This record gives sequence, structure tokens and C-alpha cells, in this order.
Amino acid sequence: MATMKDVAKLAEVSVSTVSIVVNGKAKERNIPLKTYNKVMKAMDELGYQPNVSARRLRNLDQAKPIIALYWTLDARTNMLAALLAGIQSELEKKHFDCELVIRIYTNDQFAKDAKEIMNNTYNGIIIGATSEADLAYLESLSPRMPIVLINRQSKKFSTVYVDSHEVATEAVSLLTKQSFERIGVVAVESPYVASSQRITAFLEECGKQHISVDQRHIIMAPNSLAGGVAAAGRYLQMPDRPKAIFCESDTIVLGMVHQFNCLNISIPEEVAIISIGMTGPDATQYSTPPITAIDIPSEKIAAAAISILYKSLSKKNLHERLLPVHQEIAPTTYVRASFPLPPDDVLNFPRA
Amino acid sequence: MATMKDVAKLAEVSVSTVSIVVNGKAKERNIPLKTYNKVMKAMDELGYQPNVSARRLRNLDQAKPIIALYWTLDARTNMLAALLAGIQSELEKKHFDCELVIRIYTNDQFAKDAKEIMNNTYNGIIIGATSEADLAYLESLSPRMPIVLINRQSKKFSTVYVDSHEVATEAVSLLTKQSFERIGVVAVESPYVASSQRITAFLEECGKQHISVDQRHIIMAPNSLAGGVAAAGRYLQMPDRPKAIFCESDTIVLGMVHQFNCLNISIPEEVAIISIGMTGPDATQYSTPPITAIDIPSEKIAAAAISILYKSLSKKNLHERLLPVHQEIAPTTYVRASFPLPPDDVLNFPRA
DNA sequence: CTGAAAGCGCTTACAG
DNA sequence: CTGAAAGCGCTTACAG
Repeated sequence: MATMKDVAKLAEVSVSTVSIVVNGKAKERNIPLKTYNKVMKAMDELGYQPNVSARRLRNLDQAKPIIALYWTLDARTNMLAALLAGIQSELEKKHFDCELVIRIYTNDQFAKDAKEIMNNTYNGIIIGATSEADLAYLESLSPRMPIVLINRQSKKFSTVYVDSHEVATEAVSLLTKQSFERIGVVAVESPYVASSQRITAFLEECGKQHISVDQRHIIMAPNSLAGGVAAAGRYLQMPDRPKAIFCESDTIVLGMVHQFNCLNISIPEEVAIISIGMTGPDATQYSTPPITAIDIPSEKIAAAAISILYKSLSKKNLHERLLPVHQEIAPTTYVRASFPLPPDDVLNFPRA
Repeated sequence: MATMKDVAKLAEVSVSTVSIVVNGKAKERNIPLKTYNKVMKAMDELGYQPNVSARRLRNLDQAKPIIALYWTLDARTNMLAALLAGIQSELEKKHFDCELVIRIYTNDQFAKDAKEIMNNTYNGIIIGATSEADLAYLESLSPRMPIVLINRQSKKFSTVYVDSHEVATEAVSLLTKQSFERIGVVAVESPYVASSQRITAFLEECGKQHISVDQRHIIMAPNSLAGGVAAAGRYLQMPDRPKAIFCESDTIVLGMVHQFNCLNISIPEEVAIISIGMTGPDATQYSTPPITAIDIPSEKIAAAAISILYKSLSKKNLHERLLPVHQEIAPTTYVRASFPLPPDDVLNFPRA
């Protein structure tokens, strides 16, 4: 990259003059057109681009800490929106004046971003959606700034998470309120995560409660509305079709509900539905019919992550700043029409 | 803010030593525990925070340009997600390695962010959701980096926009396929924008086509699902209730549809619905029933904005770099069940 | 084991 | 009207 020095040399002027021109102060500083043109020509030839870091350093206007949010760009953009909303409102609440950088990475390739992390390019980092490989890689590093992982376990870094077993227990406790012979499961298909902790925990909990889930009744679908439509199709072709479905993602479930509505499959009479909610309670609440959901509160998670970073950064001792903090966020259960409670249970279960 | 120099002085060591400790290289550089502790204590007392800009400058790892996306935090977070997706895929397509900063601002208070803009803290800027006051303020500045405005008009800055009149013409041309005596309008309620260009253009186009819209049939609602529920309620209480509704936002319309479904108001028999889509075609497609929408392609808009910045930044001449570019993006019409076409029109109108 | 010094790229008061 | 110089806060070879 060409610097001002290079431009100055080529234009046969001083660096000061280049700076004046670059900053659009040629007129007020009475730079004659001839000089101005020489500088412009040199910039042109060299393809000069100002170095933002140097400017910030010089201007000292970047005492602001920089927080980076690492996320992947699969179908979970909706959740990203919820996270951003949570981050933003927490930043405002705390009067935490920082700059938020969004970094999109590809699963299993976190190593590419290692340089930025190890060079301490940021003051704090929030990382979501890591694969096992990414996590292992991260754990092998020794960064000098606080890192918060979303929904992952770590000894080394701070974490904010919703306990998968709690979600599973909630879901299964709802399912046992009615007696279904068979239960269908719709899980998010991902090339990076073998089988999600939530699905594993759910199946485990089913086992404990003596609910058997047939392997043939587990559907994998891409995390999109179209994926939900496809999942609904496969569900309808199942042998011994279960009368109840547990779905891992609200995006998928909305696609399924759409398809069931199209085909006049009545919910919950022909199929009762419970879903995990990831994009906020509104998504499932305003569906037709509204969907019973165990909501993972993305906004709360984001707020907690920011809160941890904020506290870490205000610690004066570097060692303390790197001390991992672990915060569990409780899911919220919303009982709605897609999986209503038996009448006499409503009183014992007033959670919506 | 304390610097390394301050820490060094207090700890009675050199700046080099502080740097070593801060960067976690104490062990490999054989710093004795005593020195280490002195430094830690000094950092502790002074609350030392490293300056990221200085590090980046020194490491030269930030040749990467920094693009900032300015957005407001009202209910349009869904659109933000779509924008981010568009930005990201365009960055990848162009192999445009840059850092993306999200800046949330408050309408009518853009002036607060002027410092960052005028100090050229970023290499390029995308600004969305500006109010009239913000826009006027921006126009009064003379920044030295390319700026792209989303859905706004400007002589000074580049713009990417969907023409409001085209949207209006599309909507009205659909409405005239059937003959409705009255038409209801649901508009987004915003404290900052008097009445949106799209609604204004729609009413204008209605006038041209001799469709009269009664002032009493215009509902203002917050841009949320709950806002849609409220709007549906007010619609149902209208005198001379219109049999067709034009809604400015898909978020609102989804709330309305939910409410109509709850109350067994049949769509399109009792009320036919057309909406503008802002959060991507999926949102309206998978509704029950699917909603006829004129889709504002947020992802395309974002991609175009990035493309303009990319071209601007690759221009070598500063003057050329600041030359505004204006790009119009066409909306896409999806005809669906909420407002079907008369049978004999389907052939002339194969747009879904 | 630790320090003095150079230098990253820029801006700005100051001198002429 | 323009240049030489200082200095923003950091890291890193180098010297001792």
C-alpha cells in the first residue's frame, strides 16, 4: 500500500501538503491549483488509500474499545438480528461506548481469523456458532483479551448458554402431559455439528421418561422455511406417523405449519407441535396457529455476553480480565395452541 | 487513558518490558516473577487498556478497509438481517476483504456521529433509515470517503433505492385487476418520517387511477407483529370497511393476518391483502395464507451498496472516488393467495 | 533479563 | 504557500 510519503515523493511536495490535500483542506489552506493537481496525480498513480489506524491513533478519537462479534452465515441470520438487538440495547443501558465489528467466518475455518485474535486487534470478542473443530482450535490459543462463547462449553473462555438439559426437560415434561405413543423429531441439518446438544439431550430425556423415539421418526432438515416444508412432506409419508412433533428450530417449524395448513392437516388435532424458539417469541406467537415453544432468549444471551465483556474490560488487572465467567440463561416456555395443555393441567402450568 | 509509558513509569521498568508482559510473553522472555508482578500491579492501578489503533498501525495488519453500516434500532431489525446477508455475500463474491462495523444511531441525532465521519475513521459508509433532518445534516458535510445512502435521494452522495412510484404503480395495477369500491391503507407509524414516500406515491397513483382512498381508511401502526394485530382490530371497526387492504410493511401484515385468522375472517374473500415486503420474499410466502407482495429486495440493495463502495475504493483518483453513483433496484411482485388475480388475467401477469 | 531506539502512517502547530 | 519536526501508542529487533 502506498503511503503519504510515497505520494509526497512522487508529487515532489512534502507530506504535510499531501495531508492537506487528502483532507480536503486545499482551499482553506490556499494550495494553488498546480500543487493540488500534482498531488492528485500522484495519488492517482499510486492508488493511495489512507490508513485508518494511523489516523485514529493520531486523532486519539479511538479510545473506544472495539468489540467483535463472530458469526457464521448459514441460515441463522434471523438469530443474528436478535443478537444484535440484544447487544445494542445492553450497550445503551450500560452507556458502553464501543465500536461493534461483525465478522463472518466459515465453520471449521476459524484458524483463518486467528491472526486478528492473536494480534489483539479487538478489545473483546463474542463468538457464536462454532463447530467442534473451531472450538478446539480456539482453546489452543492464548489470547490476551476477553472472549465470550455463545452456547458452548469452555474452561478457558467465558460462556453464556442455555442449558440443553433444561430445554429437554421442559419439552419432555410438556409431551408427557398428554400420552403419545410415538414422537417425531425434526432436527437442524448442519455439515459442521454432528448432532446438536439439544437434540441429544432431548432424546436422552425421552429415554429417561420411557418415551421411545424411533430412529425412522427423526427428520433432518435445513434451517429454513423451505426446509420446514420439506420436513412436513417427509413427515406425512412416515410409516406409523407420530401424532406429536418436537422441532429444533422455529424457522423450520413455521415452514412445516405453513405446509400443514396448505394440506388441511389440522394442528393440534392431527399433529401436535412443540418447537424450540431461537428468533424471539414473536415468531411463534403470531403463527397460525400459534406454536408452543421453548424459547431460547437470544436477546438476553447477547445482553449477558456484552455485560460480561463490559465487566471484564473494567477490571484493571489483566489476569482478572481474562478470568472466564459462565452464565446460564433460562429458557422460557410458551404454551400455545399447537400443543395445548389438558384442561386440568392449566392451573399447574401457568407459564405462557 | 493510561498508556504503556505510564505503566512503565509507575512500575519502574521500560516500555518494552510492559509490552512483553501485556502480550503474555513473560514466560518465554524469562521475565522474573518480581518484575512481572510490579508491572501487573501498575497496570492494575492505572486501569491500563491497550490502544488497538496503535497496535494495528504497528502490526500493519489493518491494511483492510473498514466499512461502516449506519442503521437505526427501531423495529426494522429484520431488514437489518437481510441487509447483512446481502452485504456479506457480495463481499465474498468480490473477495473484498474488509472489516464491517455496525453503527446504531438515533434518528434526528446523526450529528453525534459527525466526528467519526469527518475524521475519516472509516474507508466507506453505508447509511440507512435517515430522517429528513439527518439527511440535511449529512448533506452539509464534506466527508472525504464514499458514502452510500439506502432508499434516499441525494446529489452529493451515492444512493441505492427502489423507486417508490414503481412500487406504487405495481400495487395499484394489481388493485385495479379487481374492482374494489374502497381500499384500506396501513402505514408504518414513525416519529421521524412524516409520511413515507411509498405511501405518498401509492395515494398519488390511486388518485391517477381514480381510486379514492378515504382518510378514515388509513391506519397508522407500529412496525411490528403486535402493531399488525392492533391494525387488524382497528380495521374491523371501520365504517364502510374496505374489502381490500394495502399494507406498507410485511411485519405488520403478518400480524394482521394472524389476527384475521384468529377471528375467522377469511382472506381473500372478506378482505384481500397486498403488502410491501421488506424482510425478504420468504416472510410473506410462508404465511397462511401466502401474501401477495411487492418485494423490496433488501439483499440486492445491500449488495449494490457494497458494489458501489468497492468500485469507489478501487478508483485511484480521490475526486472520482467521491463521485456519486445512483442505482435503482427493481421491486419484485409475488402474486399469492391473499390477493389472487382474476383467472383470465393470470396469463398476462405471470410474475410470481 | 531489560532498556534505548526506531518506526508503523498519519496530523498539526510552528516556522519561514 | 509549504516544509521539517514532533508525536499519537505500540512492538520488535538489537544491544548489553
